[in-house]
Amino acid sequence: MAYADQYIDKLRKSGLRPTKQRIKICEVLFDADKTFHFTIKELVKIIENQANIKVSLATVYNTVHAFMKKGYLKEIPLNASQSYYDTNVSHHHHFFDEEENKLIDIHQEDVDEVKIKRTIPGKKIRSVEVIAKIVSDNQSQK
Amino acid sequence: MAYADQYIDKLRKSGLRPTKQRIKICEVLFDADKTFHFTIKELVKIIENQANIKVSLATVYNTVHAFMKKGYLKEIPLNASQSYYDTNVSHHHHFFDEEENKLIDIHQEDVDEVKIKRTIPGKKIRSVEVIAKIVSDNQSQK
DNA sequence: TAATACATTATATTTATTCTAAACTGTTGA
DNA sequence: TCAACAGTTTAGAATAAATATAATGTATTA
Ligand SMILES: [Mn+2]
Ligand SMILES: [Mn+2]
Ligand SMILES: [Zn+2]
Ligand SMILES: [Zn+2]
Repeated sequence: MAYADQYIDKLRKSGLRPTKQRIKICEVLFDADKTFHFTIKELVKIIENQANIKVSLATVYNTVHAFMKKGYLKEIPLNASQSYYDTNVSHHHHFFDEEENKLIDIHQEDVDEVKIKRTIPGKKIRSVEVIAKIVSDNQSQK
Repeated sequence: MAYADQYIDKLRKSGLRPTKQRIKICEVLFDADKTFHFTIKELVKIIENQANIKVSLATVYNTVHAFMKKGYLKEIPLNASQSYYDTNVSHHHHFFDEEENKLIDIHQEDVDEVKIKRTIPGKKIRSVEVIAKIVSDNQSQK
């Protein structure tokens, strides 16, 4: 299946018609060699740089939300004033570099399974995420 | 040391003068039998209900931030449009009930130490937090 | 008590996000 | 062929959390 067809497929499955703007969003999100993390503002900037298409904020938000609902994108819980999204939808964890404000993936196999001994009656666990905040290691201070 | 003195102590150590408003904030935050989680809006509501003191939003934000800086409060990373704070500043983890939008503590001893095998050169880990999202367990669906 | 530094407050500002409503587009079927 | 319709895009407005401002009030200390 060609890339464009994959995008059209993802869009259709998300309940969206494949329009010029939405396919451009797909190209940026799903054509990358690697998965990546982004904020909406960053995504808009990438689109503006890569294409001569103008895409409105509203369309970007709507499309990102539709993809999230379908599981093609994940939102990363971070204490920030803006949302971070992830094109890596596999189960994994994160470092958050507090100085660079950057997320770094930690593959699932690099963390022993998180075993929680406590349960809440009537509730089940839907996901477990680890966030390790990192800062510069100034070895000077021993 | 009497409660009020403890509050005055906390305030002074946070670089704040002990004023009527700030002592009231302390009463709500640190006089509870148990630690708890709150949003700024909730905190303001509690103060309004418990006291006939009016405290402005600005004062609440400033005081909460000063306490955070000093380590008397923690901010919980949650994917939400508003910040959640925690009066439990010990190292622990959380359930987040996605239906009730409520945080529940998981004591450190209820989670095996999270061992991360990957390291980032020049960086050191400052904190590791686990967030387990929970939802109703409709046992009907096997 | 007076001078000073700090605090409180109402209000304005900022910023991410969501909403709205008007213009536009692609599809369908008479 | 083209009118009707459903869905789309967009600029701009609305919302809401958080922060900044600046005038007024209060605690501190000499
Ligand atoms: Mn969202
Ligand atoms: Mn903050
Ligand atoms: Zn990731
Ligand atoms: Zn907690």
